[in-house]
Amino acid sequence: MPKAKSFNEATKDWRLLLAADIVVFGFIENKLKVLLVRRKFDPGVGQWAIPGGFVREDESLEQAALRELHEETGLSQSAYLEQLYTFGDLKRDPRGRVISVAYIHLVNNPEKIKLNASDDAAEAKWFDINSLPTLAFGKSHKDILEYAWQRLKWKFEYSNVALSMLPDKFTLSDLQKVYEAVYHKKIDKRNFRKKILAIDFVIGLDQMKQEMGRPAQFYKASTTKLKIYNHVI
Amino acid sequence: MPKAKSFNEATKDWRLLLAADIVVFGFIENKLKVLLVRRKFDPGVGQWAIPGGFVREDESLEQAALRELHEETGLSQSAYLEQLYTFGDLKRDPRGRVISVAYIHLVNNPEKIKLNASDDAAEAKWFDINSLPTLAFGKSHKDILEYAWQRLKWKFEYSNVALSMLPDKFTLSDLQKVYEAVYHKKIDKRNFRKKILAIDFVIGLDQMKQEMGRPAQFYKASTTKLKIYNHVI
DNA sequence: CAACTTTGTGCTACAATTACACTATAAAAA
DNA sequence: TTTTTATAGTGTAATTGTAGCACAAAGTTG
Repeated sequence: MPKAKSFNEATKDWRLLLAADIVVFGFIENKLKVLLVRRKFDPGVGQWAIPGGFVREDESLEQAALRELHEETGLSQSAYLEQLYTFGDLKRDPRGRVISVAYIHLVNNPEKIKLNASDDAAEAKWFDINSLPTLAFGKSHKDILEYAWQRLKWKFEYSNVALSMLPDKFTLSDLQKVYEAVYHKKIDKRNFRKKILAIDFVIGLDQMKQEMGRPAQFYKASTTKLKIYNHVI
Repeated sequence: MPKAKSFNEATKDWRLLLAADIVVFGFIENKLKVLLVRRKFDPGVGQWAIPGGFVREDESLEQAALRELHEETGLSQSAYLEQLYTFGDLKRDPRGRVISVAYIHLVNNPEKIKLNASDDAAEAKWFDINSLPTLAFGKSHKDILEYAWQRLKWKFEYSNVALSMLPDKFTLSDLQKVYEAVYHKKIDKRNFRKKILAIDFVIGLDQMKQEMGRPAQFYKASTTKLKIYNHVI
């Protein structure tokens, strides 16, 4: 919190830039994917990077994160947004000191998103979390992705964020596939269903999903659509 | 991450201030205590608040957190430091937009710390986490403390940070009391000891602690002094 | 109608967690 | 020196949670 002495020091007007980075996860083709943009400008022009941009004067950090996402994906509403970590080391950007607040963003309809080449990004593309390209900004963007994924795994254990990566109606197999994609390992079907149905998590519907094989029952999120832990907890 | 267009917007030179807040926890008289300072300046002059201050140009966020702690407690080394959350809402401070990065700090020898009335703080004092005074900055500092405590509870479950709140030599009863203080509930002695001794957590010493009652065996942290999860995880 | 695809279901073994009460060893008090 | 007080230290049984495993049911496709 501000105090008089250090306030004076803080107002020495050294260049301080505030950015928001957004790690966007989507569940596509039964895989966990992350959205990256190809940078149009230096530093790191031409390389893939985590989308993001500078925070404006009149918007909160969250608003900035959502606006950037919208500019790059056309997506205008968030299924889930959570602050990940703040990176504030010196020398992270040649143009001045950048404080970047990273967010995790989950989308529930990634297939429908139009990936716009925006003003800032030449191209946006989904990448399988297990086969990422070389990233801009040295090791730091890679680390952020690893960390975001780790956080996601943890969240899946003790919350129902998984539902934020699915449409409103889904089958238990769909849900299981999301878990398998995030954990990156197979889960036993019977144990999974037992566990999910034991807790208040989903509600069975009277509709059936008819594709190949035996029809599957549709489910929806339990009344409390999302037990959101706004912070990390 | 910075980009050309938004870079220009970001350089419009609106006033941006970067602060570090530090939630300092100590284990004193078998209770979980938090260190607060009485503010010397506005805003919130005369009220209790979480210690902190502005980040300087030439220091990292962590360095700023440690420096502020040192200025207010005389403590010069950290037993444990972890980033908690970044608060960046508008209108948090009347003097401009303040981005404050909150840290959790654990100290292992709180009784020995000299609480200095620093330039910024008129007074520093330990408060029982369960009987906090009215805090400056409305509800936000209270929320930060609640959140920090919650985070601490989680960390206690899957790491050995508890050892950061004890001196190098301690008894199992000491350790149990730390857990009880943080969880704010009684723990069964036999189950606790069984669990602690089952995992690689502490190493028994040949010394005994002699106070009242039967002497107790001393323990020290297991070789890997601290399995530090630098980030949240 | 045969082959294929996916859903849906129970039981058993093992591990982890919880509940619970008494003896041991010292210092302090009588 | 005996008794009281204070704290350390120890085991077992019941319950709950987790992990492993295989086949029948219900539809579509060729």
